[in-house]
Amino acid sequence: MRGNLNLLSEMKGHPVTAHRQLLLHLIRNAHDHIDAKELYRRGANEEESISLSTVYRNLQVFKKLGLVEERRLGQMRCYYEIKQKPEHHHLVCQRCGKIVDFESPLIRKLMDEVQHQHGFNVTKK
Amino acid sequence: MRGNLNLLSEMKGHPVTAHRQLLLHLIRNAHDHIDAKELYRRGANEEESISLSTVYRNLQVFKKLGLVEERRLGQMRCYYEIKQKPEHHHLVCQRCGKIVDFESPLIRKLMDEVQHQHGFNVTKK
DNA sequence: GTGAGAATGAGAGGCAATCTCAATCTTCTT
DNA sequence: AAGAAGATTGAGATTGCCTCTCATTCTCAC
Ligand SMILES: [Mn+2]
Ligand SMILES: [Mn+2]
Ligand SMILES: [Zn+2]
Ligand SMILES: [Zn+2]
Repeated sequence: MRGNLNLLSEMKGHPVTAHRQLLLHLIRNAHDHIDAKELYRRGANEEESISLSTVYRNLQVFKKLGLVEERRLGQMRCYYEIKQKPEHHHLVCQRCGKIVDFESPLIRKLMDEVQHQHGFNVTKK
Repeated sequence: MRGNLNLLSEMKGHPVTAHRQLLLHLIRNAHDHIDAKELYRRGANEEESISLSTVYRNLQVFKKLGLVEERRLGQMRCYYEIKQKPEHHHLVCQRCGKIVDFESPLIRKLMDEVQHQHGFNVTKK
């Protein structure tokens, strides 16, 4: 169930460890935005426990491999989610922290405007 | 020069201390986005030295009074600038950290769209 | 000038994230 | 299938930004 065969090719040369399988499983089954501490908490409930270092380290690896996207939402921590094909952005409630996915054609127009006016290639936010 | 008479009314009941005059002076003369540590460093060069606690505390006060705006740019720290009349946004270079002010009518259209589609009143970013 | 109440400094504390390094695991080579 | 090279892991130390605590000092209305 969790032993994903595709994972081997997705990891592009990086060793496929039990921890990495567990972490990707947890992120894929989160079905929303999840932070490192919560991943650590959920990982601790599984048969293989996991350290916080490993969570942080592998989130960086997944990010680099293009499997996961890091979202710098709210004030303090980063949230993570499986990388989606159509790019999207986020609304964060200042009161309760609720995160809502957001899409609009205006975003692309805005990014084009930034590119033309300032030469910036927009990658975040 | 630094002893600003308007400041008394701007502070709306909060005591006008030498530290607050110095901090507002430093922010106003920075002419760009400045962080707490840099304010502390520049404050230490003046006749009155200043503690990091006082920098952070007063930035919160200035923010609350509407004199200064807090910008959560980059990864780690907040930057501060004098509150501008026409709202603006920012571009941050991922390589060197350079911050560029940015304005566009598309921003307002986007904020309106968010308001209508999701009921969010956009306040940041 | 006095006094009530607010601001300050120095250091402790909080929290997310990174780093260190010895022990363990993966994978490649025989 | 065993061995070896190289990558990963855990635990705890460390960093960086920021807030909190509280005894002392300052501000301002009277
Ligand atoms: Mn999302
Ligand atoms: Mn600005
Ligand atoms: Zn909410
Ligand atoms: Zn740059």
